[in-house]
Amino acid sequence: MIKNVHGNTVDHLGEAIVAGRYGVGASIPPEPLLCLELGVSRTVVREAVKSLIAKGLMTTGPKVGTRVLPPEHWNWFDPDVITWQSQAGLTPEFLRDLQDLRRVVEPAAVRLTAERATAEDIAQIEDAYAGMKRAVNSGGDYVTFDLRFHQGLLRACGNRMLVQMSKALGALLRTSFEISTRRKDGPRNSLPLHREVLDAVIAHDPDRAEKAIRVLIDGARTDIEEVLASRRRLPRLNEPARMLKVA
Amino acid sequence: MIKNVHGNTVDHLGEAIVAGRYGVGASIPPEPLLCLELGVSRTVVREAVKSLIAKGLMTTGPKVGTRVLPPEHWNWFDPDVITWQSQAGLTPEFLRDLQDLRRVVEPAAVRLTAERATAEDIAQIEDAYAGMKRAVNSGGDYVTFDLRFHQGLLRACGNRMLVQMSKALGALLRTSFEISTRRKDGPRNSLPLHREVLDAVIAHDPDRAEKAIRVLIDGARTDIEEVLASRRRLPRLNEPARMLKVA
DNA sequence: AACATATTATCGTCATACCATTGCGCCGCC
DNA sequence: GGCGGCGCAATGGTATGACGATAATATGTT
Repeated sequence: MIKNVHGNTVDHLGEAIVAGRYGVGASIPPEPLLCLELGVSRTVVREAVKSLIAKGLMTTGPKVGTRVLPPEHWNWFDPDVITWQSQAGLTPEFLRDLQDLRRVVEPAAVRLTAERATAEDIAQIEDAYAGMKRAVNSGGDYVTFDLRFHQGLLRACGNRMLVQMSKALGALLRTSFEISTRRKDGPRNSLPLHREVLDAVIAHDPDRAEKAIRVLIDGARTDIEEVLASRRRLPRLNEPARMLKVA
Repeated sequence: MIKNVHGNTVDHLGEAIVAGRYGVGASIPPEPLLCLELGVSRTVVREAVKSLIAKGLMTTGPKVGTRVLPPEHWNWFDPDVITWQSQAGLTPEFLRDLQDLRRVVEPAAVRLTAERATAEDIAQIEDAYAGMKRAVNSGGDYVTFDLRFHQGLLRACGNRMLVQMSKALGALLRTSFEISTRRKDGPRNSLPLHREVLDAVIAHDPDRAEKAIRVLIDGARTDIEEVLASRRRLPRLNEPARMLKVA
């Protein structure tokens, strides 16, 4: 569980900030206080703060203290930031932002993948697909392979920026996958849709691939909207229910 | 020029890494050596390294040293990383990645903007447009206002993720704008194209806005490809010509 | 009341010491 | 002679204390 003092401190502070526990623009306690609260040395606190500054979460200055920056300054594509936000609670805005992003990025990326995918790329996606199929038939972790399928799809587009996004989208994908998996026969129904995407990529047919992935995305969007509308809790364990207030 | 020891150290190391001066996967000198080379204390070196780790550039471990991670792990949307890459040299791959990204993101974002833009958003973009017009007629910094126009367009889409990308795209936009500005009457010709985009946003017509922005993007793509193909230097001052080798 | 100055809280930097981890090589055993 | 366990040492990780630099705040003077 414990990794190291630095990592834990960064995670602790990062999640607290992203969860808004200090308020935007507010100062966090001075270094000596944090040392006492967290039970670590000043060295650790300072290096943790430097890491958070690097992620755009805060600024510091003599006498002004260490202040939380407003969310528009945060590096939203940083995997840690995404993770902290996921743990702090999947707010409706966050889910909406991620969905917009997915609808924008994934179809376009899949087009590129259909044009450029190499044999190895396709083999990896086939592998993930096989895992999904196996999970449906003989039981297993469907979500993991689903995630691997989509991330393989994005990674194969050969663009470092889009690949980076696949990591950020991981949080959203996992959430929506978990939701749709809870539906009766969800996996069984979505399996052929995935097959269609993969076949289109193999055939190097961008139009067909884009069309197929849109079907998948629309399905996920429906699932998530349903959950938001009904104010139900998402199937995450460590998330306060209050975050799911709908606008 | 000098800001502070920490910032300078981070920039120094960051640019060196992004420029590939250490090689991927290679270890950088141990902390004591770096202290001597850079003339700073171990504290500064360590905090700088922590910042770079936070940006996905490196990993550390006792005995294994501090190693440079392969580029696919870097946080490519981090403004600093983008800046360092721009300073290190706009490689063809980097420009291609940015262009892909722009073609993917900007049309979609403009669609959202056309749907959601508020009066204030539009006022800001109008302001940037006025600056461009003024620059064409009576001289002035066209590029700056062009950049402000496009970033205003992205910021108005109301999606934190896409807004984040507008910052990352800044490097590409500035480059392509500088190139197209060098063309005879480039600004004068592109001005009405910008007007069309803005009008479509004001009319809340996503289809029209997307179509208009595609015209702009295709123009920029042509410009950049021309430059790459002719192996000319880009109009950046601090960039080694050798980086512009075409694949 | 307005401005210049002194104060002081807080981060920034440096130096030193010791702890923790892990890769590597040594040594012994099979 | 090969192989596995064991210890050494290199390197980052953490702790502590001291002093410098900066800027918000208070103070005093005109």
